[in-house]
Amino acid sequence: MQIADKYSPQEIEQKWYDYWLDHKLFHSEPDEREPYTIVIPPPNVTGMLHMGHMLNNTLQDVLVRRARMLGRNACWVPGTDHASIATEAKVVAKLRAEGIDKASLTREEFLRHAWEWKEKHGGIILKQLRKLGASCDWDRTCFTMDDIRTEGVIDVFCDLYRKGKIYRGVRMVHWDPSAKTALSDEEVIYKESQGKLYYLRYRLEGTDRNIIVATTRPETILGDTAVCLNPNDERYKDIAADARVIVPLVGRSIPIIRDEYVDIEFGTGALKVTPAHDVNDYMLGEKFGLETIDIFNDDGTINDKVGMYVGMDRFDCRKQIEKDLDAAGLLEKVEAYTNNVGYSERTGVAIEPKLSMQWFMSMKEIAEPATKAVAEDLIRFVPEKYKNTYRHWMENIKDWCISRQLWWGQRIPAYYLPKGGYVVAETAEKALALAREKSGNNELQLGDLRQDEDVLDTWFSSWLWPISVFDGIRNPNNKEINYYYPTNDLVTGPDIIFFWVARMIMAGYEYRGEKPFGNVYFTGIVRDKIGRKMSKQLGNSPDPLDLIAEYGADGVRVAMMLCSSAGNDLMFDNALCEQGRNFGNKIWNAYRLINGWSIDENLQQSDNNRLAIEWFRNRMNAALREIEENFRNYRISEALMVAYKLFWDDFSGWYLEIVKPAYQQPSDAATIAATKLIFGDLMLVLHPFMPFITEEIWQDIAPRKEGDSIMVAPMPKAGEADEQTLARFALVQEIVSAVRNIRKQKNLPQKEALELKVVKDGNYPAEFEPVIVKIANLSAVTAVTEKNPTDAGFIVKTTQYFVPMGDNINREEEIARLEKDLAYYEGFLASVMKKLSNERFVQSAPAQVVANERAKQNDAEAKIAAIREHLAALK
RNA sequence: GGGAGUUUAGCUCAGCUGGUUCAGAGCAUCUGCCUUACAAGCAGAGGGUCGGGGGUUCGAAUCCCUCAACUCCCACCA
Repeated sequence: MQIADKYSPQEIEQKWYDYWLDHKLFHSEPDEREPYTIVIPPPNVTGMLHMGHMLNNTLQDVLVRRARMLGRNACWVPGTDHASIATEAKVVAKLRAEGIDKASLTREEFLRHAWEWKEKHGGIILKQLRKLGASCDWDRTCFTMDDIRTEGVIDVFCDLYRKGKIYRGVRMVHWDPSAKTALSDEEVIYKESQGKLYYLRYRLEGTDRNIIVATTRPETILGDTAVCLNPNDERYKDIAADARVIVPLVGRSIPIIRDEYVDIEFGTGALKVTPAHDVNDYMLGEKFGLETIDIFNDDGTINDKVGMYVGMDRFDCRKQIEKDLDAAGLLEKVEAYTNNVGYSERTGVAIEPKLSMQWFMSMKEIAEPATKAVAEDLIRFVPEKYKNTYRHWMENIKDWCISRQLWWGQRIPAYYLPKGGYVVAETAEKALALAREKSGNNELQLGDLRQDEDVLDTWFSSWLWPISVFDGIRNPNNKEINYYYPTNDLVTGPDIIFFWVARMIMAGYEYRGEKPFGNVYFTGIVRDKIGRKMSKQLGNSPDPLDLIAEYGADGVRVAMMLCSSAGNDLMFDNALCEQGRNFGNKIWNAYRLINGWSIDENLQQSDNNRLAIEWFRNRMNAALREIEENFRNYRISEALMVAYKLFWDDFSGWYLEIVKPAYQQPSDAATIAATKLIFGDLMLVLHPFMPFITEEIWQDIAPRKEGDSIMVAPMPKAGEADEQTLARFALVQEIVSAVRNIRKQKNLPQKEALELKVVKDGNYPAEFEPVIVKIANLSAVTAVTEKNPTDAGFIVKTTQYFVPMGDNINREEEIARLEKDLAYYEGFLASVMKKLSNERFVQSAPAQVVANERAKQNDAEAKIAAIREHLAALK
């Protein structure tokens, strides 16, 4: 068969993905086998595949494919997240572009648009994952807002409410003026921002005296209801207890209060108090019974409470008020100031602390078993450092604000009664029954009840994911949840350890009494090669699909794996894709080679080939052991590197070179069969990393039936690796390398066969002599006892070797080289002897270490003696 | 303000409880080869006083202290 000498992934990847789908090879059903389960971190339903997803999903696919080949019933459940805020924002923007204002729509109309959008864009990302080769069980695709998941969420809300874990109350929350909703603490990102510190003059009522107050937010003076001083501040000792000041521009008279909360050192030691717009001020307001004046509309513009700057955006207002204060002589000075400002994780706008009625979940109790599980390694974090982060957060956990003032999401199942009060129930009908009971009014109708307008935080559905994907909330005893839960590995980014990982663990213990997963592998952030985070704005993120088109999915997968060690950020570089692609090409060409061999049935297997096969089997066993060990520790990139070197160096570089018949010559049947077997095994080992090319070759290397696949072929297990064989072959490699070196140094043509003389001793790998002859291109190996001064020599271990040079030898050069070697070994010996002559070393070091030093001494002495002899002969 | 992590070759990283020529790998670089599997390749080579300083030890990349740089997380100081 004629095969191209360049591997083209594009031609085969789609073919095999379709084949896998056609034969339902990704699908899993409960059976007697041990399950292996991964639930995908559900990407945003309207999201597009980015490099972070590539990394994350490649890792999951490697784990799942390997588990499948190890005989586990592997199930990787895919799905998407409804991403309340992000999706709603996108839909709102899209409607606005069409000239439709969200406010002009009813809830139902808006949701129709949103679902339409979801149907159109939803799941594109899942389609993209197929290009990567992801072996998800697509029949199980879930959505956090589909019927089953929604019912589960509502059930859980009601259950927690009945358990008294969910409550409603007015609190200061983080308000996103763009999305016009409250956020949880986790959805706020604090960033240092360059701001200004404004010093404002508050006139002390009835005097000419001004109290100077420093603030970063002058616009909030509209809501000032006090000025607070520290009672110990000498500067203000003379001010009367009941003194009042006038709010600049506003003209309102407000009290002066005194509290040690105020830092005397900061600014002027005077703090303006705006209970509606600052968390600390709110607490002061509570303590002193201050009035709360909310000056903002939900969108961050100024409302009409005060009658000034009405309708102006908060930031415009800040600028304007600065001008006005200055004009009125009320601005003492302005300083540059850096402070920490909270921004919305989703919309990026500055958060406004806002007092509002919200739903909360109390977390303290539910966190306890979850904290313990990680502390005791029932759930293992990789890398371990995240245990700390987790523990710290869990031990200081705050109540979770779970209500969002949005429409896209699960609507809170609370129903308000006409005369006040509310009931919580799974359905409107149940709510009605409860409401009648609660109010004692049996005449109440459904229409009299008003359901809460808010929806639940998206994470309130994704925290149930490992359970809900198996319908384990609604049907906690179904066959699937009992079989697949707890899942095995979770692969995700550390950025959502609180949002998601911690909460899933809590939900797991609350609703299954059991952990949701055994191991959590935290990936790093994908950065570009100069260390910048990949982002749309910077435009430094390659489109994963372009990469796949250019390098093949296998190539890109290899690239991702090569640069990813758990928990560390990875510097992604397209050059890695080239390396991945080149590796595919290497595999392809090795296959082309063996594929072209013909069998001569009369040919006996040569010693050469027999030895090579024996050696490679041992070598492979050693590598398999390393790979198993690396997988146990989630060192995926190292596992790949071992497989990479096994294929490239050991198999292609050594094994194939040894067994390769001369051009267009046949080989013996046994060698070809063994080589194909080995090649097949190598494909199995590489399959989790490079699913496509390995399937292509595996299908071709031996007769297969329709429906057979490498995907479900058993992974080779590490057998015994005979150390002796490996050590002897390592000597062969050194000898060959040394001969090649001489060739290079002396400028001898590759094609010219050389003679090799050996002073044979126990360290000469005589059994591999035919291999040495072939690979080093020797005419003969001759046993000698004497050195010829014109030979070029080298030593491997304790054995001396010589290559006759005839007239080629340059005595001066040779002497110089040997003297250099001699100096090195003498230095080495000296350092060994220094250790050995140190009594304390010989006494305190372990026997093994001392024995090793003695062995080094012997080797070095042998080498020195040999070099001296050779030098003497030369001179 | 608190905490965690990182710092080893030009780049990306291994180096487990201190001890095998332990200073490594891959990539990149340099040199020589278009040798009929593969130039997306083959063969060979160079390259690091393991961030700085101090200490413990017979022995330190590895343990301790300290300083520096970078990264991340947490925290309500206007």
